[in-house]
Amino acid sequence: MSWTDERVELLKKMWTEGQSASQIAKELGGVTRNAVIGKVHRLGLSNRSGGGQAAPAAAPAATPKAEAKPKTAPKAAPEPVGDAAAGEDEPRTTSAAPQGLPSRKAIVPAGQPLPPQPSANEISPEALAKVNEIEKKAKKLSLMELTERTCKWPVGDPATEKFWFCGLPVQAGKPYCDAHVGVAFQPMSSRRDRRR
DNA sequence: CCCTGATTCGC
DNA sequence: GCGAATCAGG
Repeated sequence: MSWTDERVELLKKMWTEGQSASQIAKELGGVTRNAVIGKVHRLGLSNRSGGGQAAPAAAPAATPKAEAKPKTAPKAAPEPVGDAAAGEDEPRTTSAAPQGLPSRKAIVPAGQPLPPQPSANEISPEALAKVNEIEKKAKKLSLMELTERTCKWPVGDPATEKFWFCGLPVQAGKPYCDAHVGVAFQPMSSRRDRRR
């Protein structure tokens, strides 16, 4: 496969959207994530900042083959990164993107619907116990850390900082770990005593 | 271990 | 230009 205009365009689009190289590679097909990354660099859009200038790192006048350890790349651009991270006690003010830094897409659902928390009263006590059990061991992954093989069970209120995903290894195929599969997919059989 | 992007370098 | 191999990190 080669880099046709279309493919490059899709690459650009996805990269700008913040998709990972491997995801882009999957989408495109026929290329590896390395290929994607390589292309991204060649295209000069390694910096995902939308309106940013490409700060060309002035190459120091050094052409020798002096090997040694070129382990460190000088951080040329002093980025005014204003990450709001540390605070656990963020008010519920879901801040919209402040200044011109569109890089982060607010995917985090606002706090209204709060859907998948299954009401605990209709689940087999066993499964529940199991969940409470493993939820202590949960890896508490953030949204971005989820992969195809991490349990995507949400815990807590998305509007809060105390929100995470289980993150334990999933049961083959399923989107959840063993325990959460238990409460997510109840056999209809154990659904009986809903006298109504 | 899973993943990320970054770099290098033979092709 | 391309991308596998490798590196460096989370």
